[in-house]
Amino acid sequence: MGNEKHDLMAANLLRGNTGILVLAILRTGAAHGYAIASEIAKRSENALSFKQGTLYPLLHELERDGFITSEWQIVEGERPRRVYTLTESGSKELSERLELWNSFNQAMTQVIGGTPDEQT
Amino acid sequence: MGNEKHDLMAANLLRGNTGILVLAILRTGAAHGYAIASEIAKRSENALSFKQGTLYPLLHELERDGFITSEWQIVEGERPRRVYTLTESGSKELSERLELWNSFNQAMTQVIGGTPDEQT
DNA sequence: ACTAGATATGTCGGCAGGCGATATATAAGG
DNA sequence: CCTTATATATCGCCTGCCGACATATCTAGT
Repeated sequence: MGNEKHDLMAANLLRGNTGILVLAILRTGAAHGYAIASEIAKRSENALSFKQGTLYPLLHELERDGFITSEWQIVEGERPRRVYTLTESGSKELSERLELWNSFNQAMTQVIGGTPDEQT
Repeated sequence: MGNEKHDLMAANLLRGNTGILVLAILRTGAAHGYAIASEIAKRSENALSFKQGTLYPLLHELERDGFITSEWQIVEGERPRRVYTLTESGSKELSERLELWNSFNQAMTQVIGGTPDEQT
């Protein structure tokens, strides 16, 4: 189905939630960028997809802010990978963002589903 | 207090969800712009707030797309109000957006709350 | 050996959408 | 009277995701 409007809106929903997703993945353990994006796609059953133009600048920003640290993983006979690890600060940041997400989610539910007299 | 970062992130979360909120309010019945914004604030316990710069252009856009219709309500001794009503098309659109929101919400939960059972 | 596709990292301009600032006007309350 | 809340409206700014592009290696099929 070539529903472009649908795709555009889904992309807009992602806005503001990219950081929390990456941090949440790294809570499981260290991973490199491409693997993070793959894991997000896998866990969400392809509902959420990270583009390169979103992923890498985001990782750089999160590192700049001290929420994650990176290290080049050089293995002979393999491509170099930049492996990211969640910092203490990042773990705390994740908690805050999870809280913020939950309260936003609750607020949304209260508005869009808050009416008892519905009609179909 | 003075958590500006928090506010900024909350504002970003709203992005892409303004339309669904307005349509959801109008499902209850016709209302004018200012009342719609007030109702959203009330239902969400002030967690979500619409700015004028967001509200009115959005209403015009929704009307342009045929999801709502408007009528000037002129009552003697009262200020003129532009009252908006949800159309059939708007009702259908709302259903679609609710579905989209639910699937996005579910996807988010699967990623950020996913239990780490295995590692690649 | 050659080719294609998945893997892997990165940059940059474009663009859409919410917000701040601003303008205008009336009703209500102190 | 004067401030505040109500009520509608416009416009330029800014932020953040995306498309397109660049580069390079590993794997699999022919």
